[in-house]
Amino acid sequence: MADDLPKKSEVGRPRSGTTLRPDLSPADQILDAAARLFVQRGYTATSTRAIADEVGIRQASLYYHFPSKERLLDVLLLRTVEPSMTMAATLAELDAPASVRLFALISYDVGQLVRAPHNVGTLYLLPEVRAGGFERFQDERMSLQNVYASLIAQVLAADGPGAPSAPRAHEGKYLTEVVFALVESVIAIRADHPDDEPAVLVEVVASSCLHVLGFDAGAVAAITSAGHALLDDVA
Amino acid sequence: MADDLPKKSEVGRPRSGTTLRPDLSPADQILDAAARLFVQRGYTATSTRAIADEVGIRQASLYYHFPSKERLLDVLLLRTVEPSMTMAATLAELDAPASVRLFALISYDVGQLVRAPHNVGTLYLLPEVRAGGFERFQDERMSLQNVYASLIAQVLAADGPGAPSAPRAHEGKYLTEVVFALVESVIAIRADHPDDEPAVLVEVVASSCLHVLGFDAGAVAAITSAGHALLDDVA
DNA sequence: ATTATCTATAGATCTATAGATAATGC
DNA sequence: ATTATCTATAGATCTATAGATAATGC
Repeated sequence: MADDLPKKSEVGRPRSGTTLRPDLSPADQILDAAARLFVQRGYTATSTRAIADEVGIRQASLYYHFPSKERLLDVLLLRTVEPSMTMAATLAELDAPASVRLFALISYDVGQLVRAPHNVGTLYLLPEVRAGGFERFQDERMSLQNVYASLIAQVLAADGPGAPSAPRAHEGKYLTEVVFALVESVIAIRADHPDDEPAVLVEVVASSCLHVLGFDAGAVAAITSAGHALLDDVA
Repeated sequence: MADDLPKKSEVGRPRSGTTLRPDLSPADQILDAAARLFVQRGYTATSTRAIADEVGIRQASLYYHFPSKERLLDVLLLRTVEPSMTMAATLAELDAPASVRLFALISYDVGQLVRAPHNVGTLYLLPEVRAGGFERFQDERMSLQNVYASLIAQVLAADGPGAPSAPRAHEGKYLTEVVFALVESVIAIRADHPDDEPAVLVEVVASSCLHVLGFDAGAVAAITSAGHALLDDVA
């Protein structure tokens, strides 16, 4: 019977409720429900009881898998930022032009954010996250921002066809902030427009970033196609 | 004694704590404290007791001024979006080119967001706000988004010197979303970089929006200076 | 008399811990 | 024996209401 669903080994006392996602481990079922609720209602407004109800277990049973509600959010944050960090590290090593590596990183990050289940990028914006704790996540996100800053500095320093003109260069720090914010703004866009085409959104946001940096239409086209090639190489 | 501070009329039973902002009415003192705490910790994570402590009154005394905690947030949201709506209505009537009116509206909105006390724009991003209730605010914000959509449609339809090229026009809906998101992204930028110069941030974001729409450096310069003139006129 | 506060508290949460129990696996 | 759940509950909240009280103003 190779067609059978993966046999759910029934170790432990049976659950009181129905298991909606038997394909996931109990810990992942909890993370999945927590992600959905944290995004929808917020962190503090989501009770451990609400999470447990979604999973089909009793409130106290969560604590067999996680030591605290805070740790749940911590794991979700780290899982979300980690792939972008890996890609940033990879692209930082390559010898393609900075503009092309930047475009590739932006496309990858926006793609991650726009395709992530439950729009978990929203978690970045929770006041409880910005307020304190979650140092590991904050450090990772800061590192990512630094990669952006470095790539953008290289882009603004280089001059090539259709490259940024001098007058805007002294605003480099602000341009970096705007580009990074533009990347993360897809979180808000997706929240407002859940039916947007991911691929189109990625393309529009990534090319918008290049326009913001001062590239003209021709340069954007060239960087875009080189960037896609680079991403295909890496993958 | 014309130099005296405005005499604080001491009607009602005296407070148990110290009044930090005697210049404000009790209701405004409460709104100010609530704004600061809602932004810093989030809505659900802020207790009515914490707000009362900041104001210097007892928790129950809040309810003499506001019927519920929810109503506090509702008032803050409406106060924050209202000035932008007024400006949008004003600019929609004028006969300046759409690109100039759009630039003026963006500059005004970004200026509001970046100079608002306690970065109250952050309240737009609270999950509790997006989740439900606060219909009046949601409607206002949607109307504002529609003004942006209309202006941007006009910009993309018009052709002039340095105007957007045809190939990007079919992405109009997405460009509108990106521009609107870029405007509101100053909320996140300000949260990450509290010491940024407001004037520079406004200028960088507003011109970035024009670049996103496809204007070249020359066109951006022209629109920017006309936009500033228009704003001076209106004010 | 009116106003703006106070004290006290009901009733509904919410997180986390302690200890019991119902499965499987050896 | 081990695992993953369950039941029960302690202790700490939190929002909102009821009714008392200490000022000013007429």
